[in-house]
Amino acid sequence: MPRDATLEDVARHAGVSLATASRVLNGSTRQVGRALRERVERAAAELGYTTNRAAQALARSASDILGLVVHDLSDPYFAVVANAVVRESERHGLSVMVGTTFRDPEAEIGYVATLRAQRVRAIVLAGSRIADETVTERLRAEIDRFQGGGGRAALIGQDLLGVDTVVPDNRAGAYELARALAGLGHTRFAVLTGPSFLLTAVDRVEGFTAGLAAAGLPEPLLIPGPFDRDGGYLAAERLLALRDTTAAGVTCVFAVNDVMAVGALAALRAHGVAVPEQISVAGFDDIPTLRDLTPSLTTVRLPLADMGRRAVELALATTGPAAEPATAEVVLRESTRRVS
Amino acid sequence: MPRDATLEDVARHAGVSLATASRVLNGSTRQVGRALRERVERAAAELGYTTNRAAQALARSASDILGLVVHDLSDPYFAVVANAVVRESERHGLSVMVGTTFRDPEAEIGYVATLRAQRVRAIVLAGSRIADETVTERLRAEIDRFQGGGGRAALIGQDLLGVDTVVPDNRAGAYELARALAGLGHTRFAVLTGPSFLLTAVDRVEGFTAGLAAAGLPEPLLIPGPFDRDGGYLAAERLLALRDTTAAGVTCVFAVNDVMAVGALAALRAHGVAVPEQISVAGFDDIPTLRDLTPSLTTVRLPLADMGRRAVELALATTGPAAEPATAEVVLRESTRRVS
DNA sequence: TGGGCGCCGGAAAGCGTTTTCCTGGCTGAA
DNA sequence: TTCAGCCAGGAAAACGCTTTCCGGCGCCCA
Repeated sequence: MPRDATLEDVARHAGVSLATASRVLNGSTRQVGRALRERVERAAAELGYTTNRAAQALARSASDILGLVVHDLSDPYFAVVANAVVRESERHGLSVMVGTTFRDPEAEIGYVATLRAQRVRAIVLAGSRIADETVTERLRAEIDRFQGGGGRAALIGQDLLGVDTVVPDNRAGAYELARALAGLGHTRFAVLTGPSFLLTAVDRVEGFTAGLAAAGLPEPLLIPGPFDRDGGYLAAERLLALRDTTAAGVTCVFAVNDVMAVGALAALRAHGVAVPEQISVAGFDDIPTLRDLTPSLTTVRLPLADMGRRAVELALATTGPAAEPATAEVVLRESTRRVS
Repeated sequence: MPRDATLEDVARHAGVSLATASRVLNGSTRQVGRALRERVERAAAELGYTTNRAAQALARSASDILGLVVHDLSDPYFAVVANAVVRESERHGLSVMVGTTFRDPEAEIGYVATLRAQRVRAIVLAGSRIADETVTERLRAEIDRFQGGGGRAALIGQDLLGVDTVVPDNRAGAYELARALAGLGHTRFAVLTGPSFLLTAVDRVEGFTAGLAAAGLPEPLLIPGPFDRDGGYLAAERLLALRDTTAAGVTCVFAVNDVMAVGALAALRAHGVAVPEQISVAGFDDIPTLRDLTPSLTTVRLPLADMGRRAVELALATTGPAAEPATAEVVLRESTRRVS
C-alpha cells in the first residue's frame, strides 16, 4: 500500500523547498510568490496530499483537539451537552475526543491524564463533582498539571476551585420549583435525592428544602438512591412502601433529575398510581425526551446546549471570564396539578 | 509556565540514554536491566513525565485514535451506538474522536478527510447511506484513500461496496413487523416513510410492503417526510388530514424509525386521537427511551449497542470478516392492539 | 582458552511538520 | 550610483518520540 504523500513529496514534485511548500499549504505569516504557490498547489492536488496533523501538532506544539469527558453518552443530559460541545468545537476548527467515565471518578482522572498525554488544546469536563476530598484533590491536581503544561480546562457542573466552570443554578432552580409547587397547594413533599456524595444532587435537595421553608412548609421526606433512571424507579417504589407511614399525606414528589423522574413515573404507573391525579411529580434538567412523555413532566429547565457551548468558549478563551451561573427556569407541565 | 517534561529530560535525569528511557517507559520488545529500569522509573515519577502521544504517533506512524462519525449525538439512536463505540474502543486502549454531520453528506466526507489527516487508526461511520451516486462515490473515494494509507474503516447501516459493514436487517425486520401487525387483524396501513433518498428508510418501507403482500394485504399508504421526530409529527398530521379520503380505513401506522414514531404519537395525542384505541402505531430501532412512553411503543428491536461494538471490532480486525446482518426482532407493546 | 552467541546500552537516523536564519535580488531614497 | 531595507526562497534545526544498528561484555561449549 502506497503510503500517504508527504510534504516533502509535494515539495520535490513541485521543485521547491520544504519550507515553501509548508508555507503554501499549511498557512504562514509569510508570502509566497504567485508562480510557486500555484506550482505547489497543483503538486499537492496531483499527489492527493493531506497534512499529517500529528506531525503538525508536534512541530507547532499545539494540537487542534478538544477533549470532552462525560459520564454516559447515552444519558440524554450528556448527549445534549456533548452534542453542543462537538458542534461548538467544530465551529472553532477543533476536533473532539470523548471519554466516558460511567460515573467512576478514577476513570475521570485517568481520562484527563490521557488527554494531557495527547496534548489536547483544551478539556471540557461535564458531570457533577463528588463530595470526596481526596478524589477531588487528585482530579484537581491532574487538571493543574494539564493547565501547567499550557492546556486549558473548563467544567460543567460543580465548581472546582481554580478551574473555569459553567455552573447551573441548582439551588435557585430547586428553590423556585419548591415555591411554585407550594403555590399549587401542595404541603407534604418527598424528594428522591440521589446519592448524598453527588454535590449537584445535594445542592438541589438543599435548594428545594429552603424553598419549602420559605413557603412555610415542613421539611420533605428524603429518599436516597442512585442518580439514574432505575434509581428513580426504585426510590419511587420505596416511597410507595411508606405510603401508610412516614410518607402519609405526600402529594408531590421531586426527583433531583429528569431521568430519575422518568423512572419514578414508570414505577408509579406500574403500581397503578395515577400522575398527577394521585400524586404530582417533578424533575430537573429538562432533557428533550420529556416533552413526549404522558403526562409531560414538570421540571426545571437548564439551558443544556448553551452550557456546552459556553464551556467550550470558556475553555478556549485566553482570558478567564468569571462564570455567571446558567439560569434555571421552572417549567410546569402536566405531571403536577393544583390541589385544594 | 514550565513546559512538560520530555523523555530526554527523564533520560538525562536518570543518567541513561534516550533509547533506554524509551524502552522502559513506553514499552518495547527489548529488555532493560533492573537497575537502569528503576532509575528511569524514578526519574519519570519525579519529573511527572507523560508520554507525548502526538510525538509517539509520529514516530511509530500509528496513532491510537479511532474516529467516529455520527449524524447527531443527541438522537438516542446515535447516542446508544456512540456510547458502545466509545466503550469498546476504550477496551482496546483507543481514544475516540467524534464528528457530527447533522445528516449532511458533505460534512460526512469532510469529516473522513479530517480523520485521515489525523492518521487515526480506524474510522467507524454510523448512519444511513444516501441514494445519490455521486455523493456516495465521493465518500467511497475518501474512504478508499484512507484505507489506501493503511487505515481501516467500518460502517454501521447501509452497505458500501468494499467497506466492512454492520448491516441491520432492515428488510427482514420490517417484513416480520408487517406480518405481526397483519396477525393482529389490521388490513389497512399507512407508512411514514421518511425521505426517499435514505436507503435505510427505503429498505424498511420495502420490507414492510413485502410483508403485507405476503399476508395478502394491499399496499400501504405512503407518507414521506423528514427522518426525525418533527418529521414524524408532521407526517402524522398529514395522515390525519387524509382520514376521510385516501387514508380512510387505516387502523395502523408504521413509522420507519422510533423517533418519528414518537413524533407521530405526539401529533396523534395533540389531535385527540387515541393510541391504540383509534389507531395503532409502530416504530423501528427500539431506542431506550421507548419503554417509558405511554403507550409503550411497538417496534423492531435492533441490537444498537452490539452493533456499535461489532463495528469497532470490524474496524480493528486485521482480517476482514464477512458481515452477517444484525438481526432485528419484532417487539409488540401497547401502542398496537388487536382489531376484530 | 577461544570463538560464537545472546543481551544490554547507547548513538543516531528517522517520522512529517514548522520556523528560524541566511542569502541574494530588488526597490527606493539619498 | 550606492546603500539601507525589504522580501521571497531555501537550508537546516527543532518538535518528542521510536527503532535500527553497532559495540562490548559475559556465557556456554568445545
